[in-house]
Amino acid sequence: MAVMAEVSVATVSNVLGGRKPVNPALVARVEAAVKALGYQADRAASQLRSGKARVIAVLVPSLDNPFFTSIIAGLEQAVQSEGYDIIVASSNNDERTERKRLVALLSWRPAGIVILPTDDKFGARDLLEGGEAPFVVVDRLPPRLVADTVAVDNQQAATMACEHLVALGHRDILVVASTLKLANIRARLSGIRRCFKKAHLPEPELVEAGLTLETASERLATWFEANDRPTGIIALTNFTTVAVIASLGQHGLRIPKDVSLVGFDDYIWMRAATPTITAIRQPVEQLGAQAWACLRERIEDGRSNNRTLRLQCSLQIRGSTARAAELSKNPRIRPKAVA
Amino acid sequence: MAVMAEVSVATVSNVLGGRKPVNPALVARVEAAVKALGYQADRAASQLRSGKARVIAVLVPSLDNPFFTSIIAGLEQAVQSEGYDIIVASSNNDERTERKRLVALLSWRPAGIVILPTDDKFGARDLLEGGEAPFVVVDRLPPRLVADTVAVDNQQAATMACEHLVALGHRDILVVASTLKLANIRARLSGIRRCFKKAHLPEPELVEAGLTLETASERLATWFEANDRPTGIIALTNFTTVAVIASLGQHGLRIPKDVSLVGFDDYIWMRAATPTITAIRQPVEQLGAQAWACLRERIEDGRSNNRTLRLQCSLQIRGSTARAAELSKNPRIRPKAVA
DNA sequence: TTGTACGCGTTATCAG
DNA sequence: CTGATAACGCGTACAA
Repeated sequence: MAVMAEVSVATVSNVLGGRKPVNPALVARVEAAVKALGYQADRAASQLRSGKARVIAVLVPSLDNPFFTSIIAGLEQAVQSEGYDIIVASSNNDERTERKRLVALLSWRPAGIVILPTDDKFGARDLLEGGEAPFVVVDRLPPRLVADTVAVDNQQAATMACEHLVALGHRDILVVASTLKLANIRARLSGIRRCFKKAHLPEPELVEAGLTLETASERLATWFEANDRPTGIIALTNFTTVAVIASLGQHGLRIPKDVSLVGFDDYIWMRAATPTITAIRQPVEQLGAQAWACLRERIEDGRSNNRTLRLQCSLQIRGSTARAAELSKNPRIRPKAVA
Repeated sequence: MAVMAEVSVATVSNVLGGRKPVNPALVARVEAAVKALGYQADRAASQLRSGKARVIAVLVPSLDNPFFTSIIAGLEQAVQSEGYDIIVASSNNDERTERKRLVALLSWRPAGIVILPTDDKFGARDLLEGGEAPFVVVDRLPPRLVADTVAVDNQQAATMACEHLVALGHRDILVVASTLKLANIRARLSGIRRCFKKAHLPEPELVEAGLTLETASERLATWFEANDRPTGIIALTNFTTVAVIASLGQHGLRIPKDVSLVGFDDYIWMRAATPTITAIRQPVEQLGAQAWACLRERIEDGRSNNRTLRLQCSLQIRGSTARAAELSKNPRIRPKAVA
């Protein structure tokens, strides 16, 4: 390369890196050679010498969940424009895998790390806190974690959903959670409790539906058969939203005629479903973009105090929620299961 | 590191790399030091010296489409078990961006590249064909491309969908495509035509719905208002499936009472929707896993002949398709649009 | 079996 | 402004 342009390697480096000014004539020679050879600096060598990595490591609980991959999309979009790349790994919702994958990611000596822990314990914490690289914890935050964090305001989001139902006159509200082991689910529940307290209502009913469609269907069926029908349901995750819709269908309950539903996470199919689904929208792309903003400050501006960012969700009101007064007249009767 | 274990750097390298046998006592010393320091070989340095990268670059048209991210999920799962990592970029469905991102990926000198082109022209082809790294083209294959390729059998998939409807007695079938600019969409259409020919039916009706929900709704509405109602619809992408459901809802057409629907791609919400949606399921994770199998053979076994892999889709029969004979008795009347 | 020395491609330094 | 050279951390050939 250098020989082809008939300049020194140092000059090539200066032209490509743009760190030092170079004589236009030499610049032209170098650029011609670059074009002719399709030359590009080797990032491994560059990183080794400069100690700067221009790569961000991302560890998510799953690559099959569009919530996580949308965060990655926002992140990639953000870092890409500044010459960074992302290296992605999945912990498969498993703590041991999380550690293993994080160790692998760390061996790249990334400029920064974005991690969405599999659970609240955040067992991989020690690997990060000892390390050199700045890191941001996103979405699933352990309680009282001191670090850079980016997440949505889960409590506010759920309060908003609840207030919407209460304003429509609903009093018998069922909350369907995935698992209370996750702090953000607990935060959502507490947002609902707060709303209930404010409206002088008793505790909301709760079903912990688990993490698969099968367990969710089973537990919802059990609950519906043992309890009176609620007039409103709040689903606390995208997954439980689907499970609730399926379960209501199986029990012959119509939305919103028999029961109103507020879902969590906003997907395109919710705008197509019959009825369209009222849902809490999380600013997913923002989550990714802000995670980068956090890292960027540490990498380039050398910030050292912790940043805790909480983004607001919004309520997308659609066809699945209706006034309680307009419910079909058959209240508080247990519906029959339809096989 | 080496000083801490009181051995030479070569011994450390041999212990970690496991390439040469080392005295157990020294192994123990090294391992103790490794543990104490949390030491890991620097991949950049390792790569520079060995010339071997243990990283796969992945370029997809979008990270917001679960079809693509599921492929990534399958790929990550596969490569991870053999010590590889993936670096991911999105071309944002744009040809210029595709080139730019591919150039960036190439500068990592990856051991292999997995690319899902944004379109049939596969403009980035020259960057790959000149290069050193083996590459696999996945899903959106340019016609007559000579390279390692992994994709589904689109024609067979669509034939299967069509045969299902025909077997149910449907004759007036509407095909909703996103855009005929993509070869795999054209292949799906030709699969349907083949089925029609076999059943001695005239050409199927076709709507090219575009790539956004807005254009799709608009074009479907226009079509429904200008044409007689079909008894069956085949949607050729996940996106058009959603658009069709929305549009049918807006026009007051019930599934499957007024019209049967076969969707493309199988998502969890299709099992929850009312009715549940009959759909073509693409083996997404397999696509990713097989892309790795392809690369792996080239990287490790040095295969040189091209491999063209076509995976079979399957038909998930659910509630959105019914016998044509059981349709509501109001055939071939244009339905009124419901604002 | 272990240690020494060199070189991978790049960037930083420093002398010209 | 340009070029020679050292050094980044690791893998490997070769010497001990």
